[in-house]
Amino acid sequence: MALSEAATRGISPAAARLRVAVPSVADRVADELRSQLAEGVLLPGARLTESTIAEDLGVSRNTVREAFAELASERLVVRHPNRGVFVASLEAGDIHDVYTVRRAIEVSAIHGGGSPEAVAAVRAAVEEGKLAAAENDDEGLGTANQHFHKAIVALAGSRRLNTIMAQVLAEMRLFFHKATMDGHFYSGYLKDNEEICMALEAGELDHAAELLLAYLDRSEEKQAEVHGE
Amino acid sequence: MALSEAATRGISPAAARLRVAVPSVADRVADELRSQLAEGVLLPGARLTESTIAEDLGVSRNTVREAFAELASERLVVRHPNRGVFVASLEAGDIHDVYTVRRAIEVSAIHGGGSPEAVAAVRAAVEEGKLAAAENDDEGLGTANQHFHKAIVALAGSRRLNTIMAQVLAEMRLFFHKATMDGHFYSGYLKDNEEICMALEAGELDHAAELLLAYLDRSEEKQAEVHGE
DNA sequence: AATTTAGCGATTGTTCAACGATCCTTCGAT
DNA sequence: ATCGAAGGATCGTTGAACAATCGCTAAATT
Repeated sequence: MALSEAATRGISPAAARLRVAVPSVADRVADELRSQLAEGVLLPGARLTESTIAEDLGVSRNTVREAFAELASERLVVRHPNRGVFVASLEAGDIHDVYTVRRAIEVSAIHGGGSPEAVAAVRAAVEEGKLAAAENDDEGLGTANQHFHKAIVALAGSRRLNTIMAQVLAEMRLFFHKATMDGHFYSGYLKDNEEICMALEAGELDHAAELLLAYLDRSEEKQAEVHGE
Repeated sequence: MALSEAATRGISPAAARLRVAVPSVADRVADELRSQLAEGVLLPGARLTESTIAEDLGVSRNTVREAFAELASERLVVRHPNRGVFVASLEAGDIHDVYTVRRAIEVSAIHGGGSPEAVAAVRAAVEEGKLAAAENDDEGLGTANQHFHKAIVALAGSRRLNTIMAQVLAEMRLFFHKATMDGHFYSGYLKDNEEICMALEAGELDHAAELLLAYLDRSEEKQAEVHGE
């Protein structure tokens, strides 16, 4: 309907597609902040002052506020009423919490099997990881691992599960930034991913789920070791 | 620290506890809209004009905007850039999507077992449903059913899973408002809930998970029947 | 000297008014 | 009748303003 309207009005289909992609200023501010969070420029606990960011990015304070609301809904940032917003910092309990979510949605997704294309995406993430390992690219290893788990969830073909997973991964990226820098941290996961992927490709879903579950448990333990008390 | 300050200043501890609970104006606006959505005052597809709501609730347009952002992040409302926000309406595919999420987190949660108190909460929801049925309270039956599934997820003891479930339930409450009115719609679920609860109490987690999964599949089918094409 | 009080500065929460941009509709021209 | 151009309405964003609240520091009290 919308497309035909655009067509009859002389607006090219490309423009119509572009139209939906035009991000609002608030969205762009949120994106910028998200980037800075992912890159570790803004560390957990850091304070984000509205006026400062407004000036830095050349936007209104009100717009920054909207961006904050967006980030807060993603748990990347925490609002302390009348005190300001701070970069979120996970506590010991949160680690278990995050992994509980991951166990729920990743295991469920892998049980569903998924389309051949979705399985291929998992395979692609595995190969991406191997390549990064061959080049000693620690950063690349980390993102490849995230792509792997994102692809696992994508097996379910659920928009909602995908966005939930994206948020969880963003949270982890923020919090485990330090750990990501550790070279040997992800290297051990390569074999796990390969095994899980093979089981998945072979249609041995229960086995794949088992492996994945075991991986998640081990990963949680490892993270708790690094950050816990 | 804050408490001692408040105490020494003559502010009652109750007030101090109240302070942390003081919701911002934007939050109250969001709450009000959430209520209207749950009650069916605002039906799916309806348009929400910023200025109108601002006037009606006696707040600034900007504040309404913040409330919209909150509701949009919960998928209760959809933003069409430069056109306004509309009450969300689930399409055929969304029904399956929502149930995919529910299968993932509910089944996972029940597999974990949960603390005795959490199990007791599940039992309480079952009894609440029986009571509502005895009184022919359709509305009560619906909320009891939601309490039941909320309690199931709460077994996992995960804050994040709880909020995810709360959002999913809010979505369903919004969309299935019509269906809720159907008297016989939930009545059939009473026995299911009872069985699931008994299996859970007996520690037969796998069995409980099976029953729950079957229930969800049947429920999805039923909903698709009513709303689908 | 220690603790409470009071005051100060800074930042947030909220409102208001304004403007351009964009959409939908209606009207007019071809 | 179709197409394109004004009109009106609403959104997106800005800027400024003000009260409320917080953290801190200095003064006052015991």
